[in-house]
Amino acid sequence: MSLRHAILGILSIQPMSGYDLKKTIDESVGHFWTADQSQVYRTLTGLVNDGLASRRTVAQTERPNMHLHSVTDRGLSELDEWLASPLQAPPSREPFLARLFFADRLPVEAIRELLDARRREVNEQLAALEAIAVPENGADLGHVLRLATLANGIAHAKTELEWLDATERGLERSTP
Amino acid sequence: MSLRHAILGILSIQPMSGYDLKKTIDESVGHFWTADQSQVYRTLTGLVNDGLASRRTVAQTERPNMHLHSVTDRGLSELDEWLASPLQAPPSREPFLARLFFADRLPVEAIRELLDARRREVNEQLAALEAIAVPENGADLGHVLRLATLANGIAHAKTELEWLDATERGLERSTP
DNA sequence: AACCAATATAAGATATTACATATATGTGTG
DNA sequence: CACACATATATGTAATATCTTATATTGGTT
Repeated sequence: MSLRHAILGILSIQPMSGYDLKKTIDESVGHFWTADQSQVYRTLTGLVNDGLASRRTVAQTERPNMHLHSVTDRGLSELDEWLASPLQAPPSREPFLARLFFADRLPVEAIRELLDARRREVNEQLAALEAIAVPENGADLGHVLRLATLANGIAHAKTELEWLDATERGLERSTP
Repeated sequence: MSLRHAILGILSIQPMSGYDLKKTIDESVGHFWTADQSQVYRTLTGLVNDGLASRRTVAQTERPNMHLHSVTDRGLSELDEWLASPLQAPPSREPFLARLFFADRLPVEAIRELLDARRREVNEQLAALEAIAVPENGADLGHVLRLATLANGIAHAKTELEWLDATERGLERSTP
């Protein structure tokens, strides 16, 4: 149910087309939400149908025309209600840990490779997070909060790397 | 696609009924995978239909009869293939960060409450993880790996709490 | 006997997500 | 002009997940 809200949030900052929305999701909020292109367009259509967003066609000369989406008053209310509603823990689903849990079926070499693959994955994620340029500056509240979500991802990535170090050391000790 | 594999993994350690499987998922692997009861039964049926698991009815006197599920040879092959297949990063979806990202629309008090609610949530998760008794002991490889998945959850919970400390301090500084 | 709780399984309906494919416009390049 | 590529939107389909309800057995409690 939260993709609707994430989209309302983005459109409340900046009205845009579905195409740009997909790009914005990938680039700016990708560390805590992702969405398929088709899902973005379908969700936009749903928001418009429910009166939470409006669209108007904007003629463009150097590109195909687009639908510019904005949040309606009802959409803003919906957004604020969601922001203030009680948190509920999301179901955790971590395929890597699932594998590690059963990985004693694998030869030790393959276990080391699994840990190494995870390390590469996390290093990539960390690099991506640190590469996200935060355009605005200053002590604006929104800016502080958005930086905090980035810092969250970075902190967890670093923790994962430290945990990998410890886990690899533990594996060495228990496999002579 | 991974619930099938997680179930194959659990059944490869210990054949059991759908009912016990659901309990085991909640209690032992809940920190990296969750599943609805109906999903567990449906997935079991699917595994049996695909020849990856088998079921036999076991008559019980002090309880309703049950279907005891075991992994077939084909199921074990499937499990091992999955364990050794390349990792692919799961889409990250974190409703809490999504809210924080847009939370500057809320009054500051509500933002503090959001952070506090998250702290309560994480404290609960941490307590649950630390309460998981790991029955087996010794330097058995499987034991080491399962402890490592627990340690992973604990490390990330602690990181989240530290990040909350820092974020709350930052919020104080930027809201006079 | 009536009732509740735990054990045990399953199906119906809906929501969400993912994967693939289709279509069209405009720019730039060989 | 053919072709590739970025921009722009949309649908079909399948896989997954969630929410709800139904059913039956057994043991214990009032």
